[in-house]
Amino acid sequence: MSASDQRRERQKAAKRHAITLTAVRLVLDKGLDAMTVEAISEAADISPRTFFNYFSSKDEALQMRPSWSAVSLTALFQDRPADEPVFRSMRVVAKEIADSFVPAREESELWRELWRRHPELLAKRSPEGEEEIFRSLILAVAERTGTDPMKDSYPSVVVTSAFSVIQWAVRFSWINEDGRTTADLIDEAFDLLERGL
Amino acid sequence: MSASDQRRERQKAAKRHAITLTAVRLVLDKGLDAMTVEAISEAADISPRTFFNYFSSKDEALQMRPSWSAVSLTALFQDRPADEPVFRSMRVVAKEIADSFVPAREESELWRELWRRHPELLAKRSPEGEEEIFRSLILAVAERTGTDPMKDSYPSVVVTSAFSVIQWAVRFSWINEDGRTTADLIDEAFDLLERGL
DNA sequence: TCGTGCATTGCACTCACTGCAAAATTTGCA
DNA sequence: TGCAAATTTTGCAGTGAGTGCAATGCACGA
Repeated sequence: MSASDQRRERQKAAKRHAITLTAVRLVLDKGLDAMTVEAISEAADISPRTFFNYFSSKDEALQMRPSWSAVSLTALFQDRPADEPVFRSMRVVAKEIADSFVPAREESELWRELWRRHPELLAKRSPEGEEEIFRSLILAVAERTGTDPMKDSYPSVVVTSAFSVIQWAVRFSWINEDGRTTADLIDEAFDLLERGL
Repeated sequence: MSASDQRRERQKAAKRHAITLTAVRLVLDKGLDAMTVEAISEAADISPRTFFNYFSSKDEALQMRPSWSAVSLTALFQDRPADEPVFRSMRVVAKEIADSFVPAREESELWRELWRRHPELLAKRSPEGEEEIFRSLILAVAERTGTDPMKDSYPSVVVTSAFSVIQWAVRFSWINEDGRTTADLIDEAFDLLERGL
C-alpha cells in the first residue's frame, strides 16, 4: 500500500467520522424521525448516494466504529499466558471491547446525550461481524482448554455470557451516571460469573 | 370479551399462522431473496396491504410467536417457592422460554429446515418486548434477594446471562442435530453458570 | 500534461411500510 | 329473514431506504 493510499484511508475514515458526528447532532437537534438519509446528506454536504458509499445502512451512521476485529480480539486472547485461567483472559478481552465504546473526550458528552435520549441505539449490535467473533473466540477457548466445542458447552457458555454482560455493562454505565465505569461493572459481573450465580 | 370476540381472536391467530407457514414454505422453495411481501401475499391469497394487518414487518412472518409475555414469565418466577435459590427459579423460566421455540410436531421438520438453511433467522430477537421482559425479571430477582438493582449487579447479571445462554441453547440444538435437546443444553449451561466459570 | 484510478453524483428502479378511505364481509339483533 | 353496525380487506398514493449503473469530477504519478 502506497503512501497516498494510506492518506486516502485516513481521509475516508475522517470523512466517515464527520458524517457520523453530523448525524448525531442532527438527531439531538431534530429527533430520530427527522434523521432521513436526505437530511443527513444535506447537513453533511454530500449527495444521498454518497452517504451509502460510507455506510451500508442508515443506522450504521449512529454507531461507533469498533476498533477491533475478530482476528485482533482472538489474538489478544491467544497471547495471554497459557496458564492463565480462561475466564481471566476473557476478562481482558471484555475490557478491550468495552474500551471501544469510549468516544474521544470532546465527543463524550455528545454520545452520552445521544444514548441517554435513545438507549435503543446502544442495543443495536451488528449481527454479521459478531457471529464471526463468537465463533473465533469459542474456538480459541476450546483450544486452550483442549475440548471440543461441539460436545463441551463450556467454551460457548463462557463466550456467550461474557458478551452479554459486556453489552449490559456498556449500556448501564452510559445510561445511568453513577460513579462506576464500564470497566468497574465488567469487573463486578465477571466476579459474579467466576464464582457462580 | 364476548364469545364471538374470542372466536375472532382464534380465527385471526389461525390465519396469521397460516400466512407464516406459507412464508416459510416460500423461503424453502425460492430462497430468502424471493420472499417479498408481494410474493408471500400472493401465495397466501391475500392482498399485500392485508399482510401488514397481521405482521408489523416482513421479518415477523418468519418468527415463531412466543406464547409468553413479560407478565406471565415474571409471574412464573414469582410463583416459585420463596426459599428456592434464585438461579434455580431462573432455570425454570429459561425452560419455559425455550419451550416456546418448539413447533407443533407436524411443522417441526419445516422449521428445522428453515433454521438449518438460514440460522440468522433464529438470532433475530424482537428488541421491544425483550427489553420489558428484562426489566421485569430483573426487578423480580431484586425483590427476591432484597437488593437494589441499580446498585447491585447480581440481578442484572443473572437475567442477562440467563437469556444469552437460552439463545445459545435454542440455536445450537436446532442447528446441530446431536442427541441433546434444548432443555439438555440449558441444564448444562446453567450448571456451569451456577458453579462458576 | 496526459492518462489512470478512485470518489462523487444523478438517475432510475425495487421494495418495505403507512395512512386513508372505500368496498366487502361478518355479526348482532329485531 | 333482513337490516344496521362493526370489522376486515383492499386499493391507492405516498415516503423513504437501499442498489446498480454509468457519467462526471478529481488527484496523483509518470
